[in-house]
Amino acid sequence: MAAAAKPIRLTTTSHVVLCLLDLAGEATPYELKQMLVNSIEHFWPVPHTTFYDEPARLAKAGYLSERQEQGGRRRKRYTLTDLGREALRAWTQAPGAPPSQYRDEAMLKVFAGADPEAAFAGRIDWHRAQLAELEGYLANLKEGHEGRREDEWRGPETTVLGGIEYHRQMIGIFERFRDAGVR
Amino acid sequence: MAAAAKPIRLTTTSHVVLCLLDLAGEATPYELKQMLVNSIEHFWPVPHTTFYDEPARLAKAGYLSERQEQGGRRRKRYTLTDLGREALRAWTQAPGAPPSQYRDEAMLKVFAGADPEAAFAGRIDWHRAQLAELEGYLANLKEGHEGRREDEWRGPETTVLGGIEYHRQMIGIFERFRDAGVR
DNA sequence: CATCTATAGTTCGAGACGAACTATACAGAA
DNA sequence: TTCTGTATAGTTCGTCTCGAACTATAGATG
Repeated sequence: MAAAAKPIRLTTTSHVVLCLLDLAGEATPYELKQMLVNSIEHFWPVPHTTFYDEPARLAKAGYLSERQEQGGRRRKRYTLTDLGREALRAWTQAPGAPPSQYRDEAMLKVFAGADPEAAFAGRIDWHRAQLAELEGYLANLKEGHEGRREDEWRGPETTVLGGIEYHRQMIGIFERFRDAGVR
Repeated sequence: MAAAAKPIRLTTTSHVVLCLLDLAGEATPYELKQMLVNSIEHFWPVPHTTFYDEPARLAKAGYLSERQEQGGRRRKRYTLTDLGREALRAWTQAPGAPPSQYRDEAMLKVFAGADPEAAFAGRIDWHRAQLAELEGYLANLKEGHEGRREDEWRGPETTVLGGIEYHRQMIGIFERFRDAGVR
């Protein structure tokens, strides 16, 4: 029914919104942001303002339906339309994905001649904190297993396991680097 | 002398340009892009069009001086001004840096329920190719050591070593994942 | 009912990104 | 010479992304 106004390009950000809404059923921008923390944020950072812009954009193009709460904050609640569900399915099932990106300003500083110790200060602690967060989230997920269909938790769990592995390896890299001293 | 017109915010992109020009002495946008390939691109991707926009922006603010070739393509050649050199130095010497970011659309797909084998198809090969490229670049760098001041190659070399380590670990992660089969 | 803090939402402008296109240079074939 | 192909070099433009700064509502505390 939702008349697709003008066609838009679906970006990765779009798919983040679509897949969060698929999990949540219905959600406000604020709730979407909460869902991101401790989960996908580790692999795809999204600033919170995006969750106010992007759903509106998707709704206008017919991928979401939007309804506004009547009292209080009059928040907007979004759900997937059939078009949105279909777009998500198509994206999910298409094999492959663009190569991953690793962005590190500290690397840049070292490239420019900075002292690595200084540039990477705090990194090990940071990765450890991320790791701890993900491990907590994993425990949470496991508790929620009973009474859920596997396809509801398998994806998030694999992702979190991947993240844990990633941070472990990064910690290893920086520890070895530190122990090697200034080369 | 270069009258600093209106002050601009220096972004990471700005610092990429500044540090490349510091290495090159003088360069055209095209040359800057060439320098990026096989080196910083691994830690900070920058689309080539940026090297036409950003130097112009920096020049307008007094960080670079700009002169245009007379014949042929009338390319613009940029060099650091004292202001630019100072900005680079300040950034390089400031300790710390924002946390690194890892972005991976395949992870997102898995989160959304995709088959990991399909989503990560080709990843190991891709990391191996990156690794090979960096190893080649490292060999290049080593050849260039003689007759150069250490501070000209130490930064790039450390960076490349870091990149090599990074890709090795990522290959390890994906190999272990593959060998574990579908969990 | 005043105030504090957490939660929720918005605005805006600058910057990043990439598709698509144009232009120049140069080498070898016709 | 002119033509053609290909590599090199540069540009335009619109959309998307980002984050700082701000406003508003809700519920708790005194």
